[in-house]
Amino acid sequence: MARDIEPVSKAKRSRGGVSTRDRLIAVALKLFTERGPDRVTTAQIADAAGINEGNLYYYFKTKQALVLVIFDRFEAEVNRLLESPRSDSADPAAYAAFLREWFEIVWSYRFLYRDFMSLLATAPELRRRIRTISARLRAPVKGLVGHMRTAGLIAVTDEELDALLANVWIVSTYWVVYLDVQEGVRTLTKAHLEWGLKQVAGLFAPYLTPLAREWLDAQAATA
Amino acid sequence: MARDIEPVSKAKRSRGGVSTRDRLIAVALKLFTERGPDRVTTAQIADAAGINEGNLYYYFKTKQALVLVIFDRFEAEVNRLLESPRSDSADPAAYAAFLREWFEIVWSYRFLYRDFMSLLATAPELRRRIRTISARLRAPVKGLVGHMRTAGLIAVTDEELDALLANVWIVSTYWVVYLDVQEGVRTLTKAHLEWGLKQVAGLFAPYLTPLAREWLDAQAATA
DNA sequence: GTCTATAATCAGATAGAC
DNA sequence: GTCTATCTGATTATAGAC
Repeated sequence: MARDIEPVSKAKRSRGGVSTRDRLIAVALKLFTERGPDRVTTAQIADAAGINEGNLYYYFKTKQALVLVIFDRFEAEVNRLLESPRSDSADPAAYAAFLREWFEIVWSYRFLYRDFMSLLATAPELRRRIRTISARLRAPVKGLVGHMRTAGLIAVTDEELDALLANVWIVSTYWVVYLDVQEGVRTLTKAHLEWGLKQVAGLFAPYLTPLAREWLDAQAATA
Repeated sequence: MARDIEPVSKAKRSRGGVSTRDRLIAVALKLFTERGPDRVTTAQIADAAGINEGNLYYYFKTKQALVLVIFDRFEAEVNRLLESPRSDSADPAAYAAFLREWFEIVWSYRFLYRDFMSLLATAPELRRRIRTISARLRAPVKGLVGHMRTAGLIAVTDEELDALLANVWIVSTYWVVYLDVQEGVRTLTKAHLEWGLKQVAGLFAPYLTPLAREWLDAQAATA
């Protein structure tokens, strides 16, 4: 799926066994996350990676190539998640784990979501790729709800489900921005991740049947 | 509340009786909405307004001043809405009108939300102002739910309500982005605005009591 | 692979004539 | 108020030595 198959690095390994290329990617992700790609210069990336700016262009012919490589990694992580057995399990516990992993990926690559519009403006092909990812993610969620419905755990009509899934997408994508803007949270912790998960769970909660609530209470008692 | 009290314009009125200053603001809002402030240059704004770039700087000493004036207008519209009698009515119909007006404001100034992060980076004082607006908007919503609760129209605990209101904020802010990214909607219509309203309504729907549903069905029959 | 230049652009902003 | 001309500074990207 990724365009740039990452070659096995033949680079020298300096600074804790990490190649310059990988260090550049890591540093770029960090800076992009802090300030967004448009507010980070190639000079700053090179500087933070401890190399010269000219050298950066040896690894990435353009600044955008750096963004796209990071997107490739994001895409690869999502694909890994989607191909894991979790993704079509009927077990609510497996689904909870699936959702948590998905949240952690969004969290790691949150700049992609936050700066989405300006990213799409400079790299329109990302639109197709992100839509593909979103569409694929929808399937397991819909599948789980289907399982739950036949098991009598959730009561929701098809029409309600469509609206619900759209809201799930929106909340699970933008809870981070809410915390930033609304609650003034600048650096996020695991507790914030839990908060985000709870917000999404809250979307499903009112549709759960008494049977499901019993099950959840039992789970809570275990944990 | 606004810093720059807009002076009564003493400018010449050309092109349909609109002053150059107002034309600049309108054109800037249009272009910012289309591409985001970072992807629009002062040259392009001046050009679209039919004046010279140097002249633009006669009206706005910096590009950021232009953004801030637009924000002032947004803030003023929200204040007007909050001071209207709709804002603390117990009448569900008044609340529906309130929500619709709010959505139309968000819609008009959507670039402020979409490009929030990069806006905050260049104008950090906006953070305080937007948080103030959001906090003030929360009050009427909370008030209405309180009214509805005592009237037996909605069944929701205080804890559920907090989570619900956070989700309302997220969905009512980012439904536009969902349509853009997920459904490929590039230019929005009134129908899309209705869609957004329905998504927010969907957050409340499962908490409504049978009594409220009756009332809503009656409303739907009227319309 | 890494560096030191430096080219090439381009955007924001100013000065001063009209 | 509006224009022309120009400056300044930043940023992406390249050439070529080491």
